[in-house]
Amino acid sequence: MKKSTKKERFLTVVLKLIHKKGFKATTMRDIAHDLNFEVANVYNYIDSKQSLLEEYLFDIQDEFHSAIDPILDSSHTAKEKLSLIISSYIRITAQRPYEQALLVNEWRNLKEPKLQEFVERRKAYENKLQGVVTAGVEQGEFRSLNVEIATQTILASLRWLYQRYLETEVKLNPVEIDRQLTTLIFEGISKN
Amino acid sequence: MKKSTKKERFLTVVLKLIHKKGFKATTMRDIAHDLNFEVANVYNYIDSKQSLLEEYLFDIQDEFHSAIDPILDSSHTAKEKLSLIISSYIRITAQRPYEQALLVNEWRNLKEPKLQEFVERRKAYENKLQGVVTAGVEQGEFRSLNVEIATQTILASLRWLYQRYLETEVKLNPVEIDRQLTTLIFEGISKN
DNA sequence: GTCTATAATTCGATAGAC
DNA sequence: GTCTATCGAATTATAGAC
Repeated sequence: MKKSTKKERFLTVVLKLIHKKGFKATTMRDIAHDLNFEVANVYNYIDSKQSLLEEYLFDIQDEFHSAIDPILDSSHTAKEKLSLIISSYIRITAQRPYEQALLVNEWRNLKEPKLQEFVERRKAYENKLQGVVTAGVEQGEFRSLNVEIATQTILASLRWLYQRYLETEVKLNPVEIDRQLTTLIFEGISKN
Repeated sequence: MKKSTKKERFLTVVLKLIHKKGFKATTMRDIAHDLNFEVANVYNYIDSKQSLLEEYLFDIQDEFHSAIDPILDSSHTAKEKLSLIISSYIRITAQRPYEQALLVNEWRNLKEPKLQEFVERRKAYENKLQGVVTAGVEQGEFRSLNVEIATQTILASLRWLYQRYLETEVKLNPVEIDRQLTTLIFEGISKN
């Protein structure tokens, strides 16, 4: 059953606009136009343009943290943990691709002190992932590599995926996407 | 010998500002302030804010095309070609990290018809890379994978690298970065 | 919730003197 | 090339009636 409250419709329109034009280039007039009413009405839904960005940016960021924390606390091996993190990342991206686009592309538009808060929380997430990579190297599950570069590369391999949901018509099986990305990250492109 | 013409100094300041705040959020007044002169003087260097973006965006894009074309025309195996493409990408990124940041982050601010032109040229580059991946799969050098996902993942693994040059103090040996990323893309993170 | 009207500010760009 | 001065447009946000 598809529920679509006014608030949800508002959010959908706004996130689509921001994804297409960017946060700064998306004006209140653009939003009002796509919702077929006047500019003043936009303020029935939000307090300000800035608060809109802050609200949804930190909300989706929280979801990523909520997903990785129980994995870190588990008793799995590093390899198993990394696999679970990848799967959780893909699951969130598939469920909320527009918010993921916001997270990846628009965080620079935050203002202090929210900007610093965001950067610190993102760094914290990266450090959590890097801890798993480091553990895997130390325990001989992963090859002896530069853990910072490896961590950033893993993240980069996941951060582009939202585009697949927003900019292409082709909807691959989520299980298949998971398998492909997991294989690429763990085993690379080479056959042997 | 470090040459620094006025035009070069201008470009450095502008690209730093855009990287920090984003193109839209960087005003002519910001640029003038950081160059220690008045707003009107900015127009001694450029015709408009938009033309500035167009000029440097297409310039760096051209460099990537100029680097990949001779590799495609060569008689190397797909695996060798991919390796050369990765190295060329890293070399350009190391030489022009600010322009690479512009390429990755600010293309959405182009206006039609330049926007469409940019997207088509970027797609052309991606198709060139995808052709190499496809050839490698067909010839059994690469595992049997989804070539579109693989291509996007390879690109994503390279597109984050400019951050390493702009946002961290640590300067890794370029040869070492090349070796790390090449290994990750070809062999992945797993030991076996 | 929706509208009209408008305040207050900021922005890109130009004119014209030196 | 550099300045002062300013224009015209666009933007976020608010006031107040319905």
